[in-house]
Amino acid sequence: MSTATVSRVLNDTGQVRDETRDAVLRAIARLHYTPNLHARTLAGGDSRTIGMIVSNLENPFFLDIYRSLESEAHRVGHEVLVASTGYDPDRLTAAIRLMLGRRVTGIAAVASEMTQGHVNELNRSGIPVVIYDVAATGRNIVNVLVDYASGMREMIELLYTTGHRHFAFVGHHTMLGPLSARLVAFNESMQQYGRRVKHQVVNETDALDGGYRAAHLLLAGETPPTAILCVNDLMASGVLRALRERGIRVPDDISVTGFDNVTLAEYVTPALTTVDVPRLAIGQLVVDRLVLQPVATQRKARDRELVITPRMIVRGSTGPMRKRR
Amino acid sequence: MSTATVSRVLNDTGQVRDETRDAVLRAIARLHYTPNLHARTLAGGDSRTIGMIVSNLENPFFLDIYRSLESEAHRVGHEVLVASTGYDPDRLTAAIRLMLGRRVTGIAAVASEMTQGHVNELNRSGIPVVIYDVAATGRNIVNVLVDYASGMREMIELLYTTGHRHFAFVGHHTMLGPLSARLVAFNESMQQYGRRVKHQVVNETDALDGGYRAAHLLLAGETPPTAILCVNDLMASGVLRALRERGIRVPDDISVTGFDNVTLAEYVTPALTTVDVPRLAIGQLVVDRLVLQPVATQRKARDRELVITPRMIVRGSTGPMRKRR
DNA sequence: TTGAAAGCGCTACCAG
DNA sequence: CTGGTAGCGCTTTCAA
Repeated sequence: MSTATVSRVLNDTGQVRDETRDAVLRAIARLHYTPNLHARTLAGGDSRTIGMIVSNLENPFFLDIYRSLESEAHRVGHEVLVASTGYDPDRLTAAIRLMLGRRVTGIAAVASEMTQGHVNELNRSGIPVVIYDVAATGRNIVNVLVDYASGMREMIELLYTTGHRHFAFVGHHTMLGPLSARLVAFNESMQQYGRRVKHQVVNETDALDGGYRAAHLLLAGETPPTAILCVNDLMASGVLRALRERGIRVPDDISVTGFDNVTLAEYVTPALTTVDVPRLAIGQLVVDRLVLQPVATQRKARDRELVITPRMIVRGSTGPMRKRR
Repeated sequence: MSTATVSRVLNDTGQVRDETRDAVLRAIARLHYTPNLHARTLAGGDSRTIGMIVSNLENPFFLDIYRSLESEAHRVGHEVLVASTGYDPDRLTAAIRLMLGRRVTGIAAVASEMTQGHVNELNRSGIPVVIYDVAATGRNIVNVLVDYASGMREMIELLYTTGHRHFAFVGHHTMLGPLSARLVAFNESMQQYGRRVKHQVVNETDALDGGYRAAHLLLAGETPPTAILCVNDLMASGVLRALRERGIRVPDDISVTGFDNVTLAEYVTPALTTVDVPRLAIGQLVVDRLVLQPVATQRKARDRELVITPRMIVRGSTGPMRKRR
């Protein structure tokens, strides 16, 4: 029996007599044969694998995207390879090289530490790329962006209406500089209210304890805010703990908001007012653009930018201030 | 210039004249050459990759293990490949095949849905395997086990001493049957107190909402427990939310415990009494046994079983019952 | 110190 | 329908 025939039954390509097929299958079972995927990719040229590069899997939002990406990828017969960077640009570079070395079908990048250099490298590679949350240009690159500005505006309006005049934004380190869409959205919203409101910004690690420390920093200031808007639910959850430990009531003394609407947001006390970002849809979008209609097909620049409009969800962590009786 | 020379400079193997090396490096940079890792593995035979198979990355405990595994693997020049199974045995089978097909250096399996069939397949493969939390035997298999019994006993004793007589255990679905070490540990501890205590068991999904539902089930029973021991911190956090929503005070009305001591355990309200399982050490152990001293070296059966003794951490979620005044 | 050449295990194409 | 065979891009002898 020739290797060619075996290949044909394994890949279900070409005609094979039932009898022969059975024989092959039996032999495979008997010998516990496991096809070498490296050889397969090397010969066939297609790894049927999507590479996902992510800053921080600890943030449940990214994990959710991973899971949705994976289930969608499996649906179309692909595997997914993850690499995490811990927000480290060097590790991002390494991750990109690794993915290219593995000859993945496409790359999904969910990493806010992405620089122009990284984008250039992705560009040169020519393979389909979808980048989340970072605007980048390239013939083979599609951007998936969330309209933070609208979500942020909605939450700020809610807070303003309920009497808040002193706001703070809690971000994470990679958002330093005026580059971050989320920070920009916050600042611009604040500008609209002009001198009627005060605002400040604190940056910390993207984790529960980062939020925790950020809150302590804010409380240590001379005039602590009455409303704390956080870049995501994870950090907001950390903020809640800090406030609770200080005996500060939420929302009676201070209101808090998150972003993303991860499961955790419903489980902390009080449940977080947040903005829902549909990660299931994002996973599907990514696979679609990476595998089904690869980016090269996208002729018009407009098709290379997909904007998702999120939806505010009001829960217990926001409300009017109430004096302690 | 021959490919052999290029290979030598890339792998730093054999002697190469500095001048030649430079030329090669320059060419590589200029052409943006990316070595094909599949070809490399196929030719060299070593993927320098550890495969990790995990049931549920949503559980932060497993994520922590992944992260520690990854950082340790990088330290010794290896990559890690993750596959998640969602507790589905078929997906576990697929994950094992995938890893074998990728010719990983070793497999770290953190999947409680592992059956004897899976173990057999791993055994046959002959590659080094470390299995967490499931006792399995094989020439190439090392077990890492946590001494749950001791942790469980300690917590139950704490609760008994503070007056609790009615206990419940919240587990997850894959722990059905008398197979689960954690459940067994609970039951045996209960047996020790004989007829002085009552106990019951509920199984749900391993997630926040699983714990949430489990708590509702317990509360719906005729005689709700006064102490709820959960299989892990994630489910315990879900339990806390359910109790809070029902207006039940923790620990005044009901005490709750977790297991693992993930970060989240400190952030829920009240903070969870739990048992610390050192995942950093586990990651190091795994890499050590998979890469540094591969399992075939372990002559004695004793060396194939590593038991970790965890440590109880008491926080606010446990205490004596207090009447509502 | 370098090059030539034989595979690694597969897929894909061409004959038969 | 099946077999032969030429690569895929690397590593690794073996010679030079």
